[in-house]
Amino acid sequence: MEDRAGVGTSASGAGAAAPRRRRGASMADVARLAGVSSQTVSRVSNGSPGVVEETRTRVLAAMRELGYRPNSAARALKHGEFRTLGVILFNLSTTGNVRTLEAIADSAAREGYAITLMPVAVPTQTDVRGAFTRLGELAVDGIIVIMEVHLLDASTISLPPHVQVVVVDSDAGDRYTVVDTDQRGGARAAVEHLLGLGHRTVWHLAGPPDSFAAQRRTEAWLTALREAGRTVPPLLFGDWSAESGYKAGKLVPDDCTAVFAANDQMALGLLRALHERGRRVPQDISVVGFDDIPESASFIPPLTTVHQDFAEVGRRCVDGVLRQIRDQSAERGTALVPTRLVRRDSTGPAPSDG
Amino acid sequence: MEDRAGVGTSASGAGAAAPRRRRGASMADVARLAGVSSQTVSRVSNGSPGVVEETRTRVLAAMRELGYRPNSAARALKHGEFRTLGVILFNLSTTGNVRTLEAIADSAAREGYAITLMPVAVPTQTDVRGAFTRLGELAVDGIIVIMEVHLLDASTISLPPHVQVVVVDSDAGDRYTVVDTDQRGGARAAVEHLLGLGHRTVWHLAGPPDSFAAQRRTEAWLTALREAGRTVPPLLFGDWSAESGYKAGKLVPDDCTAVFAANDQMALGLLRALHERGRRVPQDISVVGFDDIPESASFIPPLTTVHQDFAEVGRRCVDGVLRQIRDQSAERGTALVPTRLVRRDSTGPAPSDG
DNA sequence: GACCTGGATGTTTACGTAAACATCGCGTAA
DNA sequence: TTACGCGATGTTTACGTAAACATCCAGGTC
Repeated sequence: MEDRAGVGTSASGAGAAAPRRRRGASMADVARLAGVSSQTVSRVSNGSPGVVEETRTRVLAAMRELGYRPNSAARALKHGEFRTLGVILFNLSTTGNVRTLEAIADSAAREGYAITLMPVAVPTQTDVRGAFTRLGELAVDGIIVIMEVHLLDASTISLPPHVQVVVVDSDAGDRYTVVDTDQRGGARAAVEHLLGLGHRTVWHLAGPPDSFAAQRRTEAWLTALREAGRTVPPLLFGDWSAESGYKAGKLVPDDCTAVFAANDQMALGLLRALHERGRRVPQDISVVGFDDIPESASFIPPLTTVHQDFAEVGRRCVDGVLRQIRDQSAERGTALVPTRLVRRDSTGPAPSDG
Repeated sequence: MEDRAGVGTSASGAGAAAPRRRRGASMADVARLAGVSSQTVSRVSNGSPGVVEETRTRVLAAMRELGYRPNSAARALKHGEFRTLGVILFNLSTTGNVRTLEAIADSAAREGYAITLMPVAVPTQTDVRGAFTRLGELAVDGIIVIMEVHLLDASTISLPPHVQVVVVDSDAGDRYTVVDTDQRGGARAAVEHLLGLGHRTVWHLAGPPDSFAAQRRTEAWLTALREAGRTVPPLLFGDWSAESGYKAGKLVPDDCTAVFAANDQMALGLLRALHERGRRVPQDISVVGFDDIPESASFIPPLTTVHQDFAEVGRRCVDGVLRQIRDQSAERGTALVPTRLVRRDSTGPAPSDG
């Protein structure tokens, strides 16, 4: 023991003094110490059969002594796969992205895959392309794209070949596998819930127009109103932030009795604005959010909102991309994850006219 | 063009029909197409000098035609480094972890490093060790540990050798490089702010006892009160969630005029409980939070809180671990990132007696 | 006792890249 | 004219692993 420094340095020739970047022990080092061939070490390392118990023990001991750990680069080079998935996203500032990422990481870990993050700070098309290029050079077998904005334009982004892709929250179902939340169903449920409570119509505090999720929630709101034959009030816009919801809340007219906000954060700001204006929720005006973030149950009042199953979205992403990797086939189409309305205290019957 | 399928299949011998796992084009393939040696391709790929313009153009064209992208496994094997950092964390459900991770990812990307996630679902010691073992086998040059709980016990966790480690939010400064927020300073500022407004004493809604951040905030609160010679009210405990803050809010006695909550989510729940009990904030009672999450500016009322600079924490983590990698030296000690009090509307002068 | 069987182990080779070294050819100085 | 220098390019080799193949030996069969 203790000759660790000399391990692997027995190369013939001079100039061995130069401390070339210290690497960990290799199979050859372990093999030498255990008095076996490196192939046997490999067999032990991978749990292959055909190694007698005594040899195995000796090899394991040698491994421990040298602090051996397999070199995954060599392994990947040999196998031609990395057992790693890349996740490209714009930021971690929205709840949905984070929760989805968390679920993806968990699912991937369960399948023995690691997750490599590839954040794109500013979502310009140049940057997106750059991210893909870098991801292509990285050690990934597949890519999951979590996009808030629909920049997945085939004409500007060239996906690396031989890499499978799954996309979250996009309209690219004709070109990629897309996993998405049932935005329309959720938005429709929110509107119908409010109409069912007797409200004449429902205002909508929309997310940024370049967000696909926001677009679809808005569309569904519009459709639901039209199908019910209600008048369509003007749109309010926010940028997902609570602050933008607060500003929008100042613009809500007095005769509005119901608002559907495109996410919970904006609903939070909306609630504050209404509170400051002395409009009671839900007695004077009802509010519905979207996402069901944990905090929404503690808003004043607790928020009625549309629950998104981010965990399921993440699971399906991993399942999808792994299936594609195994089959070497690029599936297409969109899988929808259902939502459900969570009724709390921010919605109530329409105030009687008067 | 279009003979992509045959690329690299010109091996001598039979049985070539079996579609062995299709790999991307290699340097050899590009070299063949461009009529140069693979070494020249390597030079072009890495931008090394000594390639005449015409050759370079031809090689680039061949690369494009074959969709060549460098195999990072081979590259890593050759270099002995992966240009990747591993991040081990328990979950992505707390704001701090997420924001820190985001900053880490950005800083790392700027340095040309990728981030590999290693989530540990349940923070038992066994799992933590498992995570480290797996990370050791992964392709990482360094590890950043984002810990909410102090499980970094040297006796149970064996860090892989030859891998540098930086730890966030822990007391392991004697064994690792630790980057941390100035919890004590922030908590002290919160308490002193409230005392300065004339409050007799300050109650504390603490985080879970096994969280180091929570412990230190509690200690600093205690110290600040004692130094000011105030009576120390009993501790209230939460689990960081808004819901737990709400429950704690029901226990706050009527003669309490100031509460320091260990994070903003709990403060949110606290605000709701106080609101339901008819206690006005800040006229009857003041509340201070910790973290300064974006939403806290939209609470009712907007929350006075302690701002944490997660971005700076992330930056310092990456800087620290990269420096260690370059110097091959394990630094020790703790670097503190300052906090600052953000005054909003949830704090005000103590109500006059009687 | 020669021969086969099969399990345990060793040897060879290839994965894709890039450093180190070798070669080639052209221009220039003696 | 010859030799030398140098820039452009080619050849060899090693990185650590594991599949494929080779070898060896004990035990059983006829």
